[in-house]
Amino acid sequence: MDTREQILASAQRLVQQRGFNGFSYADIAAEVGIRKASLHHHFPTKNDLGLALIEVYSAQFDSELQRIQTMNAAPLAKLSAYIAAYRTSLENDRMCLCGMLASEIMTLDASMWPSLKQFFTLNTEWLTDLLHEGKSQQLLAFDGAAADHARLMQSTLQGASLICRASGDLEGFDRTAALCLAGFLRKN
Amino acid sequence: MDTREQILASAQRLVQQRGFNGFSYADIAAEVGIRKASLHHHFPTKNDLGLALIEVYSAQFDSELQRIQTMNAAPLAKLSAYIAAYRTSLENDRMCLCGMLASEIMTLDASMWPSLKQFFTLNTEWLTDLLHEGKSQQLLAFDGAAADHARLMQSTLQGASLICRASGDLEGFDRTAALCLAGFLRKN
DNA sequence: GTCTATAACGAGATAGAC
DNA sequence: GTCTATCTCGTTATAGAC
Repeated sequence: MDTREQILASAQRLVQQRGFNGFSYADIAAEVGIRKASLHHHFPTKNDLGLALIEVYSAQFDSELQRIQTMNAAPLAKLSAYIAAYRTSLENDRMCLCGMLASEIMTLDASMWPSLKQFFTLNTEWLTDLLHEGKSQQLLAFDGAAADHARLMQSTLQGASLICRASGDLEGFDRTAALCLAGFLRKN
Repeated sequence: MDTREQILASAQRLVQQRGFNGFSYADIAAEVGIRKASLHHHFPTKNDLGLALIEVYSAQFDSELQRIQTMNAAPLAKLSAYIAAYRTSLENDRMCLCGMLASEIMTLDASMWPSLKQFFTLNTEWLTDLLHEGKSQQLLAFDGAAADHARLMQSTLQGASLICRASGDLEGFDRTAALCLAGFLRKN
């Protein structure tokens, strides 16, 4: 892992744990083992770093969505895998990088807004496709538009992450996610 | 409104819009019309201010919950009123103060943690009681524990707020909230 | 690409006059 | 309770040597 990647990995963790306004170049420098000034060679301004973080994180997320999409599994299992991605972050005291940035959006440079918005759009679209597929196969059941349920799922996971951080109740997250999933089971 | 209340009102807005790490005493001083140093007479440290903000906000929220609870309305209408409280914040480019602080929790002094956690506990309990009441009157329908549905509702609203900020899509919030509400209607 | 050194600014906080 | 003045520290960022 070269220096640039080390910087990005360190900064990503810091944003996910503390927020964009909750860390400084000094934190990254200490962790990576170089001087503050050297960071500016890779990312001239903190805003440049922020833009790169969104890009990298979105790519990681896309890759994970791709992996889940191509799993040989039922739609419900794919939804579980999607939920697991959020849970893994929480286990490491992190939350979704874009969820964190969304809370701080009014302090961020406008140049970050489009890619941030795009992250949520892509997530919703991926979920929408999955739900649509599950419904057409009669393996998932829901009333109304798939896109609305996709947004509901995403909102629930982001909010449950937020509340898990404050309450320290990871089991509460699990119960919320499970109930959200259960809504897609056919009632007999 | 005396000076202390003006300071609290200004700081509350700043936290709801920008986060605890996204504003400074200088911002409040400019808005209230006094000097930075004078703020320290009312709140010696920023942490003291943070503690007071959680207390005040929780009291405001409790008062709103009380108001809704004593409304002459069906449980579903009370849930709508609960949702409306979140929506009103969003209309003013704010999100729940405690939701915002929850995202920043790893940067906050531990003295803030208990009252922050308490806010979410109280919300969940209030919702749990309402759902339980609605179910016993057969005006709300759901499977499983009321407490789990209460947490789901709260998570959804917090997360939908987060996503609304990033996407700028208030209608998306409405659709998500409406779908969440619809889950409590009896299927025939 | 990394370093030392430093600039330029803003943060939270304190002392003491009024 | 509010002010001026100041402190100390941390922040992002730059200049220029190696």
